[in-house]
Amino acid sequence: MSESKAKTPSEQRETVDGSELFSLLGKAHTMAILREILLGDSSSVRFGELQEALDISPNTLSRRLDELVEVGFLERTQYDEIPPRVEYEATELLGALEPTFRELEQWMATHGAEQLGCPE
Amino acid sequence: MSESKAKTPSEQRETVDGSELFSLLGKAHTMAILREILLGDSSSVRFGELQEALDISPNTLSRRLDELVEVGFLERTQYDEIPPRVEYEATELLGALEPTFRELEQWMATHGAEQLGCPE
DNA sequence: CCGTATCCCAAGAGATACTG
DNA sequence: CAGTATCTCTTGGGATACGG
Repeated sequence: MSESKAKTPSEQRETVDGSELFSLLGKAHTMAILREILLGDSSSVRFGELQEALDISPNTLSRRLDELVEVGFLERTQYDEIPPRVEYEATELLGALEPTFRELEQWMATHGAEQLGCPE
Repeated sequence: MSESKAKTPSEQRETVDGSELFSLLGKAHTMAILREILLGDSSSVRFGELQEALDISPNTLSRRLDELVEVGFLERTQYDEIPPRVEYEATELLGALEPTFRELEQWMATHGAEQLGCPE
C-alpha cells in the first residue's frame, strides 16, 4: 500500500475577510463546485469529475479550485501515482458551514429556484 | 398626514434561479447593503444613508439596489414629497433568509472575518 | 490525468457630471 | 434627495494549445 499522498503546501491564510469570501461565492461555478463536494455522494472529488459534471473549461476550474483552497474551504491532496490523481475535499471550516448551506438550499427550493450554481 | 406613498411597479419575477442569486450576492457591496438593511437598527434605509455608510458611488449603488429589488429581496417605496424620499426594506422573501444570514455572520466571527461586505 | 499559458472578449465597478 | 448618463479601466471567464 504505497499511498504516497502529498498535501499541497497551500499558503492558506488563517483569516479571511468577508468581502473576499462572498465575492468568491458569487463567482461562476463556485456554488456548483461546493455543492458537488459538500452535498455529493462522496466526500472528495477529482478534478476530472468536476470538469465533466459541471462542464467548465480547465483553466477556469483550476482557478476556482485554487481560490477555494486559498480561503480554506477545500483541501487538495495529491497522490503521486501514474496517472496522477488529485482529490479535493471540504475542510472543517467549510464543513461548519454545511448546515447554513442546506438552509440556503431549502430556502431556494421553497422559492422556486431549481438548483444552485450552473450559470447559463 | 399626506403620506402619498408609491410602491414602484417593480417587475419582480416570482421565480429566481440560483446562479443569478449567488452571482448577485457576490457582487460588490451586495452583502454590505443587505447587512445594513437586515441587521441594522431601522428596518428601512434611504439611498443617501447607504451611500454614506458604505461609501459607494451613486451609479453602482443604484444598480445594486435595482437588482436586489428585481430578485425580490428588497422593496422600494417612494414618497412623493419635496425633497424626494425613497425607502428600501427587506421583503418577506429576504426576511426568511435572516436566520441563515445570522448563521453566516456567526460563522465568520468564529473564523476571523471581521465584517461582511466592504470590499477593499 | 491534471493541470498551466495565452489570447480575446464581455461584464462590471468607479469617477464624474448632470437631471427631475 | 435620489438617482441617470457616459466613459474608462479592470477583472473575469471561455477557447485553445501545450506541459509534467
